Parts: sequence; C-alpha cells; structure tokens
Amino acid sequence: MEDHHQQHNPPLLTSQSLPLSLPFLLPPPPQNPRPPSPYLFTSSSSSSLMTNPPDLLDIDWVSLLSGGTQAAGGFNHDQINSFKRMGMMDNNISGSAGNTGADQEEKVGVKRKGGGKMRKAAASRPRFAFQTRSEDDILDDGYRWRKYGQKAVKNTSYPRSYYRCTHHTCNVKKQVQRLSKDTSIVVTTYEGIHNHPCEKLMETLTPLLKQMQFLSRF
DNA sequence: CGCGTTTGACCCGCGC
DNA sequence: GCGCGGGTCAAACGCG
Repeated sequence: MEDHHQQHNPPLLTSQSLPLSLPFLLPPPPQNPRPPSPYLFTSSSSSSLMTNPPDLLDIDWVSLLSGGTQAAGGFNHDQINSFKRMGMMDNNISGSAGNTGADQEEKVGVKRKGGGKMRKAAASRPRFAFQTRSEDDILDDGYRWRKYGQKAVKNTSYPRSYYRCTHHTCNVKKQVQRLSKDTSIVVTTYEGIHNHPCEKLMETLTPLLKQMQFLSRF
C-alpha cells in the first residue's frame, strides 16, 4: 500500500476549476463544473509560510485516494460539497463527508505505546491528496499543525512527515512528502475533516467584525 | 514555561 | 508464523 500518491498521472488544476476555497488557493470557480485536465491554478500569496510564494503554483491532483470511499479531507462540508458539484469527488463518500473528524473519532480503547490503536477507523476517514510545486514543504492552509512523526519511506529519498491539527477537538491529520523524482513537488495528504473554523480566517475576520459592530451602533 | 519538533521504540496490517 | 513497512507514541529536547 505504498506510494499511492505517485501511482497515477495526476490531473492538474486550474484556478478556474478549483472547487475549494482553501486559504492558499484562489477563490472557488463560478462554474465550469467539469474541469478539464490538466488543471493549473495561480496562487494568491496569502501564505505567511511561503517565504517565496511562487507567482504560479502548479497543483497536480494526485488522486482521490482509495477509490470512491475515501476522498477529500482536511476540508469543511461546503468544500466537500463543492468537490461533489465539480464532479471531483464521488458522491458515495457522502457518509464520510457528513461526519466531522471528531465525530468519527477513534474510540481509544487500551492506549498503548506506538501506533497501536484503531487503524481501521482512521483509514475509513476521508482522505485527499494533492501535489504542490513549492520550495516549502509546508503549505500554510490556515490551520495550525503539530508534527508528531517522521518516517523514511521505502524507495523514496525524502522522509514523510506526519502532522496533526492542534485544535483540541479536531483530529485531522496530514502527511507531507517530497517526491524523489521531482524534488520540487511536495505531496500533501489530508485525512479527516476539520470541525472548527480556520484560525487564520478568524484572526482576519474578528477585527473586521468588531469594527462592523462598532459602526452599526450609529 | 508552554508549545512545537525530533527521534527511537512500539504496534499493527499485510504479504509470503 | 514471521518479517517488513507504515503509522503513532511519547520522552527528550529546542526555542521564543
């Protein structure tokens, strides 16, 4: 089950066809429901971690992992639904998309040292992978992540890093790995769905909301 | 001191 | 049953 990220010829994504409003992506497209391949999209350089934000960021959609039962992860329900509307996600994952990451949380039985708990529960959560061409391994997607592991993966020259969302009730994970074939490409795999708002977005909106409240008194 | 990273050990699924 | 490979844990460590 290794290297499912790399086994397909990934389609590319255009800014016109991009179905989500990830912070590091451009706003969602108005229409164009069946995106042509390859896709490309330009990046708004909203990322603080992207010290060298590329003017043009190539994103390759590697795969909607594991066929129809697993797909987009790390996104909220609107984004999931956008995927479906765009025809980029199989509708039969609706069960997964309807649950939050926390709802599907693994029930921790006897907690043991090492990776010994409820793998199947985690595996059934929605997963979604894409490639970015970037010098930075970590995309700033607006959420805060804590690294909890790094592992050398067979037949790859770069280690795979494991991250978990730092929000208490959120158990979204992501894996980040640089391709050994093309070291400029970073593969990011999200697993799970955030059950809380994007913190960066809230940081941005909160002062605006306060100002609006203040002005609305007049 | 709190939070995040590093890293070796551990656990589990899977193929043989 | 055994070994391999991938995923996770958690103590130690680093940093602001």
